[in-house]
Amino acid sequence: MADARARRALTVRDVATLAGVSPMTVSRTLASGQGVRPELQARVLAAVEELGYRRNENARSLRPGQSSGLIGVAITNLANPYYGEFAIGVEEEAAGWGRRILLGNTGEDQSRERQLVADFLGRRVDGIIVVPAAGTDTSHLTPRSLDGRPLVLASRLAPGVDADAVVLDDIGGAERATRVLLEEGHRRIAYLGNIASVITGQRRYEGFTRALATADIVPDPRLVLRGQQDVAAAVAAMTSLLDLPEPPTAVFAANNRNAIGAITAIARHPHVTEGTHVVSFDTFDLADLSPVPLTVVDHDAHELGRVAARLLMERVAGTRTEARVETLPVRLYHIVR
Amino acid sequence: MADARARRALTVRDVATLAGVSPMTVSRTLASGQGVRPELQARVLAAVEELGYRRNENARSLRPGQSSGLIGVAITNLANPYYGEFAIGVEEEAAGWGRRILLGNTGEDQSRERQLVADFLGRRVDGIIVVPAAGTDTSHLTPRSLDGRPLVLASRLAPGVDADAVVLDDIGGAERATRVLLEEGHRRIAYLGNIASVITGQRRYEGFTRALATADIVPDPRLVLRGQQDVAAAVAAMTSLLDLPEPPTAVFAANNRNAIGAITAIARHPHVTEGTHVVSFDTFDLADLSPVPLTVVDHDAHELGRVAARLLMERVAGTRTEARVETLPVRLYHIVR
DNA sequence: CTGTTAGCGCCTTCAG
DNA sequence: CTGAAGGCGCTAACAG
Repeated sequence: MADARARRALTVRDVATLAGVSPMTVSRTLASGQGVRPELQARVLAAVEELGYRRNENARSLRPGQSSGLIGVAITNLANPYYGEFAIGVEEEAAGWGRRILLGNTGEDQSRERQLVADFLGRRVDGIIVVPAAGTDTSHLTPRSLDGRPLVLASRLAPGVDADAVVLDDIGGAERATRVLLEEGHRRIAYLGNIASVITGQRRYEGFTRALATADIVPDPRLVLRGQQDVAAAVAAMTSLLDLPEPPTAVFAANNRNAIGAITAIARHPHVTEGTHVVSFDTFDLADLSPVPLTVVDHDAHELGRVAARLLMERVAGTRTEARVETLPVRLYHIVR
Repeated sequence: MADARARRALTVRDVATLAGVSPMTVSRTLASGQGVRPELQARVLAAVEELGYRRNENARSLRPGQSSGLIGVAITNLANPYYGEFAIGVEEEAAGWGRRILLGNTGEDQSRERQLVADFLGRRVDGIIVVPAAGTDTSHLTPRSLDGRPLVLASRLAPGVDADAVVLDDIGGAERATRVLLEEGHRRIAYLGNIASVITGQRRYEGFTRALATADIVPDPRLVLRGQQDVAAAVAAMTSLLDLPEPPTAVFAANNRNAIGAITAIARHPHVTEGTHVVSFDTFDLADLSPVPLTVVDHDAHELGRVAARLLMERVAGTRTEARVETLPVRLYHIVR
């Protein structure tokens, strides 16, 4: 009845008074009930119910040895459904371990990532999961700057950081997909990727060149365009390729933004055959309806998130010392209209 | 040099000892520096630097009157890029107010939402932003169960909850888009939506029927299919409509999942003209390349997030008493191949 | 089985 | 300008 807005936050003491017991009995009842007479437990729980009491987790975690129950997660771009799915995976797995997620979006900006990680540490998170932003300054990811708190890298590795990680089979997936193009007889194959300093991109590019090497092809630098971060940039990049005197007959897109841009550019382009074959690393909505032949390198972002959280929790709980890198498989599928 | 992993967490006391001052001088220096001799400040900051000390935010927020600096955000489906964008908006705006995001995904499950909110309160968040899950039990969103903490509803309203909110112009947008179909002469217009209990869906359906009413049309119940939560379900629903003796000539899809499903079904269906016009509330990747005439009701999810966070922060800071509902505009655009 | 004491890290209050 | 005392909410350790 009283205005909830006005009342001071409730404490164990309030509950204890109402139940006619000591604060410790309240604490014990709420913790497990171990060693408290059932009758008293009932009184305590009734008082909790009546007052609407809720334990203060922040105060709780202040005690030494207590965990904050929080995990910090820094993601480069939540607007990418792939990372949204990833975040859900992390959250679900973490919830299973009684942990809650503190989330930050870095927007591919290392200084923002550094700031987020610092903040996470200030809140005494139990561990941190990072999809590292592009860049080479990883000093904020060393054990020293992390106060020794566990770190798991996800989706990408970070240069000079020796931590647990979960990544995709970028090299193998890119190589297999590129080989599909080669088997279809393509020789002029373009590459569209994002910022070159993103390790995932480097790995996918490596797979791409490896496959070409088996056919004794050296990538034509004029057909390799990197740095497209969004669909609009990818459309522009692909259009410029199609306008070349000798346009490519196939494209390897290192992520779904670039694939969508490539497909859009091809569909719009008047002078070129619509047969240009596209490979997309990452799937996307409506891939099924691609107007051009499409090979998708698909993977399970949800599982990526779950594994990242699991690695972190095992590290928190366990005694593993050496860093462990898990590689998740990818799956190719083809859409030919 | 010492193994960071092993060392006990640092405290103001450690810094004070190294700097040769009292803990209070450290605290004051870190708070603002007000009333501390510059020379001592320098010593303190040097010690902080040397030790790598970081203030414990949890302990800090324990003091009465101190804010936790946390905002709880519960979203129905992070894998929808629309909500990912929303989350980024919330996070950016919140960061501007010095707040961090505690994120949870409800998966459209009210009990999970209830649990999340309870947990947020246990962590003494400064406020809560909720995209309410479908359902009618909103008892966990009353001021009483929220301990009087501010709440902002986003994207959807919740039945019986009198709180600040930011929503789209669902009714107006749906009405305008439907009118486009009518003006093109369509009379048999289908409706594809998600769970009927989601208020956003109700509002969009209301706009749909309002427009039909102006043309003296009563929706044909056989053409109204609700409850499709994912693309696969929407494909099935649309396919069943196309198989009717008199299939619809246009479809209003109340969200992008249903629109993608509808387009996919139409494109695959052998017996029907590809001219079936689709309206999609929400945009999606590759909308540009729709193989069927498409009208998109677009909106700014990022801004939705920012406004939600702003309403919340204003409520935390301010003295507003009556609930405020902000309505964001939508924008129509047409794709005709 | 239950209660008392003490202290986690920080900062408000008051004394020097 | 600086420091000492005390308490925020909770619970481990010990006493009864």
